[in-house]
Amino acid sequence: MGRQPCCEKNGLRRGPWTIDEDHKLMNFILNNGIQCWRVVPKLAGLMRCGKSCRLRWINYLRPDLKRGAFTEAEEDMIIQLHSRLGNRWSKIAAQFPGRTDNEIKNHWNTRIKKKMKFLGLDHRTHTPIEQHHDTDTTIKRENGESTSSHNIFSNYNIKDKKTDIITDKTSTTIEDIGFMMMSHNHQLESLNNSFELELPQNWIDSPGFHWDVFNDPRLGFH
DNA sequence: AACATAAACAACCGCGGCGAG
DNA sequence: CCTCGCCGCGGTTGTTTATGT
Repeated sequence: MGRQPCCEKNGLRRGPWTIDEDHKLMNFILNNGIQCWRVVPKLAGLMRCGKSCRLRWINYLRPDLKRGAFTEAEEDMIIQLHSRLGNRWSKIAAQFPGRTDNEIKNHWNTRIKKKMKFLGLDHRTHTPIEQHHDTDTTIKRENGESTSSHNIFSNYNIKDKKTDIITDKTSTTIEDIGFMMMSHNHQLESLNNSFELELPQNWIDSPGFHWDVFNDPRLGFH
């Protein structure tokens, strides 16, 4: 005999919540608080299981939720926390008042993972996907122009369809984007001389790096 | 304009932790 | 100590919206 289901499935609604259901749940919780999720739907007059009510409240109805896009500072912090905590989304979310674990998890899966891949970083280990020891990862930029024989992305896995945009020689070049990422904000002057980079992680850690370089439409992110 | 595909977001499912009996 | 059942978490799937062809 297996374990009994957490709730009676027969007759319960599933799928997207209606406005009426949201109102019922929100009114009930605001008036009565949360004691036991199992009884919430019954007392609130909802044909949902307690689990579904809890999720709806936590991820959508809570009045203290902070809606809207993640800032670059938040993304940066998510990455740092993830490198220490792994996929413990609830722990990570605890550091972001008004954000939910589901929201952070979704953002990680849909956006940050791609950015890390783009940078050649393994999203699980936060380390470069491949180690390289040749000199191609060293960039020397002199007189404000990049050298034409190699580019900074040549050693990383750029197979995503979106990168077709940046490899199109008629538009933005990979070198342009690499330079753009590096030079964002206050770095232009120093780059006019020469610099060296070994790994993409260095870009993230560098003080001049900002995630909003990805907002540039030429990168294909949006 | 219509269709296909990708991206973003919302919700569900199953499992493990943990407290109560 | 064992069993039961609720809660919370993380993985996954489903749905909607945006974008490309």
